[in-house]
Amino acid sequence: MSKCESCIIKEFNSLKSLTREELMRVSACKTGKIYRKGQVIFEEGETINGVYCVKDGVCKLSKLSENGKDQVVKLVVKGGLLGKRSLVSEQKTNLSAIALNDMEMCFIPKSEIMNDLSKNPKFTMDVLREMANDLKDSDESLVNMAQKSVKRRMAEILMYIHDDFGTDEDGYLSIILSREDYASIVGTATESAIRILSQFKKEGLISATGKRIKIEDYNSLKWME
Amino acid sequence: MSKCESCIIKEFNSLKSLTREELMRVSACKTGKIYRKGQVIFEEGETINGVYCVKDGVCKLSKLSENGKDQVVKLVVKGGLLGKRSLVSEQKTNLSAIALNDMEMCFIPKSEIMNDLSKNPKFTMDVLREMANDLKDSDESLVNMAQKSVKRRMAEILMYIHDDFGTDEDGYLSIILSREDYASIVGTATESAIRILSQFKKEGLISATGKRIKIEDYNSLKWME
DNA sequence: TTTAAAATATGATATTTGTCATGTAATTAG
DNA sequence: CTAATTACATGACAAATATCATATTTTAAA
Repeated sequence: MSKCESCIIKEFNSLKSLTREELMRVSACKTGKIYRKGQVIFEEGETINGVYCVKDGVCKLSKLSENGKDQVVKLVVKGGLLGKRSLVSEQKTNLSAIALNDMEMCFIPKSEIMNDLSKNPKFTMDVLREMANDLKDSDESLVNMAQKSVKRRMAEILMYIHDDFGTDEDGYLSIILSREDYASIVGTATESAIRILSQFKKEGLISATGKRIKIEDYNSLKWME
Repeated sequence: MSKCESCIIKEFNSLKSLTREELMRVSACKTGKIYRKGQVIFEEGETINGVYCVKDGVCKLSKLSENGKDQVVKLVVKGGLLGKRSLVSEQKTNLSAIALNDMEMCFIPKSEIMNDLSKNPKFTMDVLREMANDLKDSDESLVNMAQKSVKRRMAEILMYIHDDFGTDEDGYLSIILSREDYASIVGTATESAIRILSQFKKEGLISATGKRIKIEDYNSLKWME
């Protein structure tokens, strides 16, 4: 397994604020893991004693609602860290993480990080900053969820995936999700999600072959009432 | 103005992790402020260079949605800190804070706190912990908003206020909100909020005299489908 | 490859929620 | 104290969304 200090992933997350020495120590104790599509990385209620660093692939962070439906709270891609909250809290995790495609990850035990968290202010500030940002995003999502229609939310998630995670060479969204996944991101019934995507297709806003979706008319999506 | 070190408020927030010396320095530079009911403490888009410490009263943190409606994201009472995010980010605040009744607050400039944030790991960890907790709460709210009916959400906010902020000697919720506030917490139209509260009243789940609301049948609220 | 299972699609219908209209009660300004 | 404004209430209706039923297509397992 490659060393953390040479891993480009660290450019994307808080680990970039660790010194060379710290990174080497972290590297020595990290565990590489492969997850297959659909596999559970951790589940709501588990105690996760460390952080997962995503080297490749995408996963969803979701939470089971009392009505039995999953709600996706966040998508995490290369460079993201899972389980930050476990660093500062003894509580069990409130979210489940499930791989959306094949993933490569590193697991870094909490004990290793804690040392740096108490001694390297730059690193701590960075973790703090990331968490503050997550919080801002979460507030934003809350407002969207509360105030916008399902159609609008669907349009926005499509644009979000397009903008933040990019497209493949043919212009298709590089993150592939099932209609059920879309439903549980947008917070609606699967049938409704299907219906809305069909409608977008009819209106020429998107095109789709199976699960692969391409945005054809970004502006109309953006300005749709 | 009293000194921070003798202020009981510090027991409730991150400031408790500051040393006696640090608290004295903070105390020396803080500014006491009084806000009247309805007054704006800060507004979305402003740069707030510090944190507000709530000594008395209640305020709402809200965000304006694109549809022109406000969405309340959090209620903050005695012991809460506003503007934590400003400590770690240069960005403008994403939320507005408005007093729900007369409030007493202390403002502590960012410059003072920053010193402690970089030198006192215990304090930093505490801020981190608080932010992690906010994040957890926010995720929770997101799921509720996405998956539960307006009626259910209303029942839950009533129970939340009851459990977390308490009642007065007559059993009425100690936080007094307008129906419009309830609507913008629950994320619905004002008329819908009014209608649901009326319905709860008819069903004997709550009683209300004007804005004062008392929970009469907690269990039915809790188990309501 | 064949077949069973899962995902997608769509109609019909019920339920929830929003909007507009209008009236009454409660607050607040003068 | 009174007038005027704002908050609350409720009906009627429209729009959005969920649910149930049932094909059809796609995917995965044997």
